[in-house]
Amino acid sequence: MSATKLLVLGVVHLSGGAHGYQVRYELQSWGVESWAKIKSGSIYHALKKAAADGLLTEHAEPGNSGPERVLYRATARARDEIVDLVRDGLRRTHDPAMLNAAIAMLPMLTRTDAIAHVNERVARLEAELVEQAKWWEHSNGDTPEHVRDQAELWAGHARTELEWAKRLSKRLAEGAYTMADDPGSWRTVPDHLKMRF
Amino acid sequence: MSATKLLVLGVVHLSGGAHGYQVRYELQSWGVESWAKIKSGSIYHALKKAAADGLLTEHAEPGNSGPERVLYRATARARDEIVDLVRDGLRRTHDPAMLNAAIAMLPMLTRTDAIAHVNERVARLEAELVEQAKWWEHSNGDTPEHVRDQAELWAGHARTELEWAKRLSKRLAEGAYTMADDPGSWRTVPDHLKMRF
DNA sequence: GGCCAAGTAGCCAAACTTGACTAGTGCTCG
DNA sequence: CGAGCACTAGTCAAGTTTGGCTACTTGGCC
Repeated sequence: MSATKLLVLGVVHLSGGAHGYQVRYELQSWGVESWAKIKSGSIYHALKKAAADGLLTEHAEPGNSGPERVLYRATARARDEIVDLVRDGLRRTHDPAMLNAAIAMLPMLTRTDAIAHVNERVARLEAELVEQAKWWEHSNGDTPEHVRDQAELWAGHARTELEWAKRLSKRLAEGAYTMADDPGSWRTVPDHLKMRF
Repeated sequence: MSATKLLVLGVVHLSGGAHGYQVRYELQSWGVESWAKIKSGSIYHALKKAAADGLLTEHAEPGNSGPERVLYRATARARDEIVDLVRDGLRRTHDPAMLNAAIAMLPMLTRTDAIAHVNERVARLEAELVEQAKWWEHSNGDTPEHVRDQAELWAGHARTELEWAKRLSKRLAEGAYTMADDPGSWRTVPDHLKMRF
């Protein structure tokens, strides 16, 4: 699951340097558990992995009180990686965790880039619905009932997502969110991402 | 992911004995890749695990031509486990793969049992929607935009699922599907589950 | 008849996730 | 005051998943 990676990198980047517990705490405050299942162990793992891959740098912090901690900072490559992952998450249907993570990190993209990728998602969803409708029609009577039910459910989800994505695209076009190329963007960390440490 | 477990046990049970490749092939023919990501390695692992747990028995089959294979057969405990997993999958919201697997194995339950559990799902979804609406209302203006968007999407999904579950419940009540307590149930394997080996 | 492609069957090391565990700090309440 | 509880910070072994790999058979085609 690269949603973990995206979220971890994102938090470190947005907070301008963080240690494991901080990432964990921040993600918790975003209510991540409700749409992705990321346990603390995975966060520490993801941090070490990202550091080994050169996306983060490790800085030992002698514990002024308590055990020593490791502070992670995002490198320039991390930024690129995050942007790639967000684009990927927007594009990919069939992966809610990744989509949610991408939404959380949406302001890492420029406005036009974001709109383009959301629109690509819209196009994909529409194509998939057409595909499925075709299958539905030609599907002969011997398709097992449960398969038809699953298809129905899936189509329903696809339709709600489609509408939602369209709305998101429109809102972006109307100037919602503060994107990477907007004045007062991520470089000045928004309030709700300010760390309380 | 216990969806893997359910699917593997289910195929072995329904087919009345199968080896790894057979399970893999059958799942593929159900179009499982589209709603769950189960790679072949996981199937072999799940089979071995289930055998070690006493849910399946292993029977070495000397390869009459080709390498020897291991035939797995479901024990009585497997049947109970499957029923439990299906119930669980119906109950649990927030786990599409598990729900889909449960739908695929729905006829393992008796009709009343199935209806009861689908109805429980309905109740849970309704409760979650109420919960969320409450949060939505009281959510002060400083909630980050992306969180509101995510919530909107989530609510949309919950609503389609709710309607779908209600329809499923009604259909079950009207006699759809051939359930475990119906004449001509799983003991006589339905055509679409017949193995072609 | 020789060779290549596709299908059959499964293994395994590496990567990742999980959840339980350690260990220190600090508050609070009888 | 000190027992107990919650919080901070992280490690680790065990479990699971991944996806690439082996190896054998079959069938077709030149």
